[in-house]
Amino acid sequence: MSDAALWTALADPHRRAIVALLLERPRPVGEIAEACGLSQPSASKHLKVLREAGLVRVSQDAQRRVHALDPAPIAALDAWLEPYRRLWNRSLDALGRRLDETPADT
Amino acid sequence: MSDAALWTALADPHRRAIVALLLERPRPVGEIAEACGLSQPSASKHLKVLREAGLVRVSQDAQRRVHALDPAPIAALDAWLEPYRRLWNRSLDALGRRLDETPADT
DNA sequence: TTTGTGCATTCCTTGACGGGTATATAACTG
DNA sequence: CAGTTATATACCCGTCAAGGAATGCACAAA
Repeated sequence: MSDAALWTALADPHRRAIVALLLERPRPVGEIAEACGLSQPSASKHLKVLREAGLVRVSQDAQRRVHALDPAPIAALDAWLEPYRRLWNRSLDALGRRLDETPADT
Repeated sequence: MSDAALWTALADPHRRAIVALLLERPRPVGEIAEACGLSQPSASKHLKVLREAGLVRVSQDAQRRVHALDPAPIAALDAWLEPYRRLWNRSLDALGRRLDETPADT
């Protein structure tokens, strides 16, 4: 669940697809594999990475392992993003001021 | 500046360090290399990745290439994060309700 | 024009990652 | 128990990314 694991987990497009899929609702491995066009082993491995990053939680239902999104690590990303968001907002403000102060000549 | 390039760029710890460094102020390559404990070529290559992801802009100052953070792509990350943040907030709300409705027995 | 500085690029090697196949494990079914 | 379903793991292989050393290139100073 280290910060690095989180970034690594989300760096892969397939894993982001899985995460997006789980945003809808929890799903068993097979369903995830099919929906993402992955082989079952591949899906299992990606889910393992997501699990180790804390992004996903498993609950067992008979033979199925239902994976659900755990939103907690998202907060970490959000926190990381915070200082940059500040910068971004400052940029927008500056742009806004420039637009305000410029006579409308077009 | 594709979404994938952005994730790939930020997936590397060294590159996140560079980005954090540039949050302070723009810097020439050599300074970045030293601050991050990177060789000059390595720093150049990482900066190239960041540039191609749109995270960094260069301005030339004599022989120096001063790199500055461009916060625009951050907005893309923020947008990506949005639906998960919703989920996260719902979780907090649910927790809050549970705490409210539970008699304080501790 | 020669010399020096700052940076980019190339080549090479190595290690990590992802995909596929085959196999192991666990749980249900009869 | 044997057989089937759902998933995990092991192994192999191809690819790709990162680091280091050496080199190329642009600009500046003398």
